[in-house]
Amino acid sequence: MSTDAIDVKNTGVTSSNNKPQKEKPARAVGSVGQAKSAEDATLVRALVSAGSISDPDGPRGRLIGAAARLFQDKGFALTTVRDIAAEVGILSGSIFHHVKNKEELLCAIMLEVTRLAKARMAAAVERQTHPRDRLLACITCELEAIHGLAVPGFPILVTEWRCLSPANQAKVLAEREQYEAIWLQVLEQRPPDCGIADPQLARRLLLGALSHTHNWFKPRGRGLTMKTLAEQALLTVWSNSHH
Amino acid sequence: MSTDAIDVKNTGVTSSNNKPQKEKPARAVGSVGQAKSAEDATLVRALVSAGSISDPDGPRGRLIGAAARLFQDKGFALTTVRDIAAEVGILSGSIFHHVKNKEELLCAIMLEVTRLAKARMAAAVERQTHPRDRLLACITCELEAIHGLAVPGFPILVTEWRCLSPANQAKVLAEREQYEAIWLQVLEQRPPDCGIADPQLARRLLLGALSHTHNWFKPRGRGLTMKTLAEQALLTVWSNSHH
DNA sequence: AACGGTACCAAGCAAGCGCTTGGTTATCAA
DNA sequence: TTGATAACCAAGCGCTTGCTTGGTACCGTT
Repeated sequence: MSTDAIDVKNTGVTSSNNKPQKEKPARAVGSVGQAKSAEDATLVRALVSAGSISDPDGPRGRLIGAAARLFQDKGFALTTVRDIAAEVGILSGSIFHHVKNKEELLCAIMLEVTRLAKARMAAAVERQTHPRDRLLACITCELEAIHGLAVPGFPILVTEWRCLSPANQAKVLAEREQYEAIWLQVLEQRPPDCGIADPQLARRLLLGALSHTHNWFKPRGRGLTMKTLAEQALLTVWSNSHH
Repeated sequence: MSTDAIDVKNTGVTSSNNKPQKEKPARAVGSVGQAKSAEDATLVRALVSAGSISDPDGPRGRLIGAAARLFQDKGFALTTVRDIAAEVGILSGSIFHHVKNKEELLCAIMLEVTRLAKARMAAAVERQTHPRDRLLACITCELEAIHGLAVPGFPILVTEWRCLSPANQAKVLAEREQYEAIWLQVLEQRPPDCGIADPQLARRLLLGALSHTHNWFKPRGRGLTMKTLAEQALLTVWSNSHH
């Protein structure tokens, strides 16, 4: 064991105090349903009272939110239940008062994240009327989710997928299918001869390109903006020959 | 503790004998430089004698190949050194005769995988003369690597990236940059007005779309072939208005 | 005042983890 | 024949992990 200050495992968290010590809780804020705009806030409230996601201010909501943040930063396997407990401000054993085990916690996060993302995208689509604007809205919606502007924990759906047992994968998949149905419906309304014809294939290639932006696009940077990124991504499945 | 036969952690490996037992080696075959065609075989041989990758039939090459397979299937964190040792056919402690620690093993895999992929793509590009054929060759090359037809362990580069320490990330990145330079060079030779103008942005979106195919495309399926998938992916950054 | 439920603490167990140590065997050049 | 080196075994150490157990404080109802 080295006593270096650098973080050997690249968790992004360099402890300033790693001497042996008892568990100590910290403070905690935020959750999956942490809204950035007024519209999102009302959307979250509706989902909470519908029972689709847990209250961000309740104990379970805080737990899920903290775990989501850590899973996104360090990954499921490299995040310990003690890490999560410290982020919430409780002791590690208390976690299992709210969830059966660590994997069920991941499953709960994925379910709630999917539900919120789905509701947000449905709302964004209905705000537009023209097919092209609808597709652009979907892309923007997805980019906002990926880059933490609206749906905290969204990238977990891709990166930590295989950490779920097949049974839990099936549960999340059932929820996810409705999400992708929205995409498909929007892509089907493209005019003919605008690149990739098959809507299903177009959806898969486009979603792949978008989710990969998580690895390189910095929304804070002043070079490429999210708006122009969305427009360029649109060109991928909608050639510009038609207006 | 459950005694079920199902694999709770979804490792894909359900042991038929999980009673407490001493470590027992198994048999082992293959490595990173496991070629599928005659051309690939000579390419691997050249890289081996150049010292760029280790001999697939040597002890170190077998270790790297076995670890690459397991890291790809179960992920770095969920693969134990005992798993790797069993796959090679040695005991767990013997691993550290060849590498300093587990992370250095991952780093070695990524370096060798990158070098092989780079050499393969450079060869594929030089086999073509027209810009469009060159880009299609790159796409095909990437797809073959992703789906295990040419460069075993290739998807690890994406999925296990953050398991590396910053120092090791820098090492792999240095090798990776030459790989992406090939892409950029090919994309710069596109005619104007064929969709996304910026070659760098086109490369990022295209590579994202391709790497995501790992999650859904089944090259064995008799629906979509890899050839038509490559052609459709090409449309993403090369609109069909020009021949 | 008694009660039941929620939310949590305090302590620790059993198992599994990466890795070390000291020794054994096979190979091959001098 | 000797000796250096590579490849591996056998055993286990020290630590971390997910999770359990038994108990306590607080809350709103009745």
